Amino acid sequence: MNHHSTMPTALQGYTYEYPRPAVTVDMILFAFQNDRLTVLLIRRTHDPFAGKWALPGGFVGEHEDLYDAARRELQEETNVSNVYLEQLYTFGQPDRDPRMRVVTVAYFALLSADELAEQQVRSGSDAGDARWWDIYQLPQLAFDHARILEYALQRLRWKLEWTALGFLLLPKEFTLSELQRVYETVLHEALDKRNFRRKILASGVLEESGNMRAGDHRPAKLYRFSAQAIELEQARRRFPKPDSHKRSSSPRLRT
Amino acid sequence: MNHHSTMPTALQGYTYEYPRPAVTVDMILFAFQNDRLTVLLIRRTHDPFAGKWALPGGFVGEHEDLYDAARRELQEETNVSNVYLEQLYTFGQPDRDPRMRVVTVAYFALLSADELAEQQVRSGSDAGDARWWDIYQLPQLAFDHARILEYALQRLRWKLEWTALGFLLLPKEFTLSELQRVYETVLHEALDKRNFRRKILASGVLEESGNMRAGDHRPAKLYRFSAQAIELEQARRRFPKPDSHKRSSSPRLRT
DNA sequence: GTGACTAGTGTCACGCAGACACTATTATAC
DNA sequence: GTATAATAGTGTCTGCGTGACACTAGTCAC
Repeated sequence: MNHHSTMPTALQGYTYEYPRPAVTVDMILFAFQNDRLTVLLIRRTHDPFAGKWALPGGFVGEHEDLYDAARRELQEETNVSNVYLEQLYTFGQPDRDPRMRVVTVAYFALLSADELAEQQVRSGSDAGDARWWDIYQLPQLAFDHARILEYALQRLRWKLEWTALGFLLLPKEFTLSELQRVYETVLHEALDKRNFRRKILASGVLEESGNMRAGDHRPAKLYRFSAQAIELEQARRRFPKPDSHKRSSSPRLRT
Repeated sequence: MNHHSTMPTALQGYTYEYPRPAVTVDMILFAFQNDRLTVLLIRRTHDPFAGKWALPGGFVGEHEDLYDAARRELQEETNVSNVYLEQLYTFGQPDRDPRMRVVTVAYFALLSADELAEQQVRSGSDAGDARWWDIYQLPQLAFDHARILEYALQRLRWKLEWTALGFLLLPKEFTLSELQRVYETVLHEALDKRNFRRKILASGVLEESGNMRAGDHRPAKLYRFSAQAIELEQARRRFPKPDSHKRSSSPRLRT
């Protein structure tokens, strides 16, 4: 049957003859703190899975866009706003919630260190404890949230390798070493310092801020990322158009 | 509010207190025929958008997995089974259907030339006309289906460049020229013949079938793709692990 | 056998990427 | 103030993938 075109005439009015699963959004909110990649989880206070931890999320409003619902839930449940947010995947196995049919649209969010500092992340009025968890030391999760998280981590890694997204986890200005630590933590492996710097600088998404990070030891140059860098999915083409290798107009390291 | 953890106690039973959008699946079914990339569309017989063309799709069953729903709808509405099918994106703007709130999970499908020949694609019992349309000469589409299709085409292009997916549109055995034509049609641009062959053969997903395509002119070698090639998203890493350049174990062209 | 048509082939030059180790600058402890 | 610890910062060489580019080979139809 095609809901768009060819329902039996009796049903043209579209009432409740068709089963209607509940539709929710769930958020995977990543942040980077203390050299750790962390996710925000909320402790369940009721069955099923009482005591287990779960992704923040909730019902989509009757006239609410999915994206708006994700933003609203993030605000309500964790007091977080102003994040990068993108749709991840939709999970709809019939038995993922033992009580009823729930289809959930998962969203994937990155909280910058600045926002993390400003916004007191707290659990919303009707949510239980909210806590940041190291992505590599997670507690037991409710529902199919472990699977959702795994998928989100995959996506984050992919984004990091192919887009400028890594910057979104850091403060506005940051050193190259800090940036490298984000990459190493997310990808979960060590990177060569010289090659990392060469590659990142050559990509042209960074600019020096002029400031220096004073610290315990030798001060480091601070960088920010050039505005248009966000989500510039550097359209890597396997079969490039005749002249698209002009994109190497980015600055190289000085020689 | 968090449906997973913290509903007001009165609602723990989860009945119908929360708005429940209708949930549907919509399919973008691609095929390659007569050197054209085509999509299957269904003509709407009722308002809204009566007379316009729309993607095949329908309601998700009460206890039905989303993926299963997509397969079932494809079968019922277009008599097509046995296709490559992957989730594309979920579209949920509140006004995308003027009658009611409908959240649709879009799936993206590739029909091989073999299947296309065997299965008489026809419109299902309660669907209107079904027709293949050239992706570059589409009619007016109902709802937000134009946007969905655009997104699907983007995904198809990406898949073609980075995975072995192109083969899924061709018959089991095919010539390199035929494969190149698929790539050119989907990417919508001309490719260099020698470079194309080099790259495809070097990727190691093809093997000669031993047969030849007899034709009007010089016969061409037939290839098939090696089984594990499907959806081998050749994990291209931007920051490869220390020894992952061993992956060049694929055959090079003979010299 | 000639023409039309498609299949099939090789080289060169350049840029990107990976492997690799030492110097520079600052703060602190004594 | 000198030594030490800690982090910042830098260059080269080699190999490989990739893009640009044009001609020969085999078959059929007339």
